[in-house]
Amino acid sequence: MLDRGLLRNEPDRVREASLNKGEPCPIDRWLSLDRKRRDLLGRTETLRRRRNELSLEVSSLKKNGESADIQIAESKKVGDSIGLIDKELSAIDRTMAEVELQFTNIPDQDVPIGKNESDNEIVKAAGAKPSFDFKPKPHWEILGNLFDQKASGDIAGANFILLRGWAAWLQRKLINWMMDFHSEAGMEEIWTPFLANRESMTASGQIPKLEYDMYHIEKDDLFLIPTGEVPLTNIYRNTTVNEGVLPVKLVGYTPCFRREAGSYGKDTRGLNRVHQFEKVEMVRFEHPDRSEEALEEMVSHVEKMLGLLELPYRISILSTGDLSFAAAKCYDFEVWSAGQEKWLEVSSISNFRDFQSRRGNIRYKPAGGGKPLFVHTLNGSGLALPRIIAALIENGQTEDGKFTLPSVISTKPVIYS
RNA sequence: GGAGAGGUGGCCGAGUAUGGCUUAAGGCGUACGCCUGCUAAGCGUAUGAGAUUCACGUCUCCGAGGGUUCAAAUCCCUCCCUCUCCGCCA
Repeated sequence: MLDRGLLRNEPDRVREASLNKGEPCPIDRWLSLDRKRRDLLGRTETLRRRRNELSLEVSSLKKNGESADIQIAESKKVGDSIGLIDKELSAIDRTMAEVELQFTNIPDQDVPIGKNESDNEIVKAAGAKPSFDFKPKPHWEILGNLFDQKASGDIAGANFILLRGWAAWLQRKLINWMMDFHSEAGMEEIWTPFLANRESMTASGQIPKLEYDMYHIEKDDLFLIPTGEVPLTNIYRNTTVNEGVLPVKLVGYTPCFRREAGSYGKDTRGLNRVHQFEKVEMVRFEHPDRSEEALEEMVSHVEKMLGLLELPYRISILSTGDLSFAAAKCYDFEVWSAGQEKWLEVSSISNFRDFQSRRGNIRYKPAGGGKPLFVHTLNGSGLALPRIIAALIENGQTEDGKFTLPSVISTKPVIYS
């Protein structure tokens, strides 16, 4: 959600941002609703004031045993007028709230302007791609029966994961290692619900735009979370914290559920794109002055992880056309996957500034006193599991049917055939 | 799922029977000042949020939404959440 002052005073900035992000921009509609609303508000408030005055008069007249019929009659008339205006006003309020949810966040100044992901800019690459004197296999060949698609298909359907044996172990091991890594860096470990209600989804920005891509439980109007960002961010929904507690740094493991409707076809082989994947997610609530450096901090934190996992990676800054609805700036991390010979996205780290905190009403009380202000929210994956597993086993394979894992995970070579 | 008790400002907590000087008491916390050799304590002052207005100000908000009334934190209806007990169940 954007600041009403911004919508009112700088509509051109809002138009430009929407254009660059390729999102609709109902600013003209909003401006006319806003004018109408303020006009009605002025009228109803004058009437309410009058009614309050009359109410006091009635009260004191009655106490003295005098007649208040004249005041009561006027008050009734005033009340009727208020009722009429309020009806119109509440219709406008509802419409405005709906319209306001449609404005995309404004990209930061240093975000490259572009149409889509081909305009993203690579800002860093690190680690050498492994070389092989044989043709490295993709992970689904290496995993063989341990990646049991027959079973997962029977249980749930296409594009669900069922891992067996050491493949299942590896996933559990990685989750633990990641959680420990973040905890040791000072984040609070959180275990959350994996379902969330409509309000939560709206606050973190999944609704209305991505509603169709989520699994929805109609009976209870609950959604399966598409990312741990949802529950972690909503911990502080409708909350005002003291400035002193900032930054709040949280980390949690959750499964992520995505319908991926319409994305069948390319890149869906193996662990690349599935309906349920495991992810460790970091969420951070920051003072507005410090969110930019916090974003860079989170980036270098994730770089450390990938270094320890010995995975070659590159970082790109997303162009406006690829930037998500709620984000102001975002870095993507990709790791090299030797068997598939391509880069796989494993982390996305974003600064949302006050976009989510406005929707979720997440504020802080300034230390020096004064009105509560909106915090800035940031989040990032640390990391998404299936693709990390794919890259680890593809990059570490040897011709004789073994492979090695990075030493932080295991020092024993794994035999896979 | 059944029965009961609750939801009031950042937090705690009066007020609801009998609707009207509640324009929400009081406390904690916080900020500033005074005092004390330091600290603690004490004293004083200030301190909820949102909307709107150039401003003074005005209006709204007592879990959410409706309703009754000249007037609702207070009465009525629906829903949500928390707690206790029972039922069911990992």
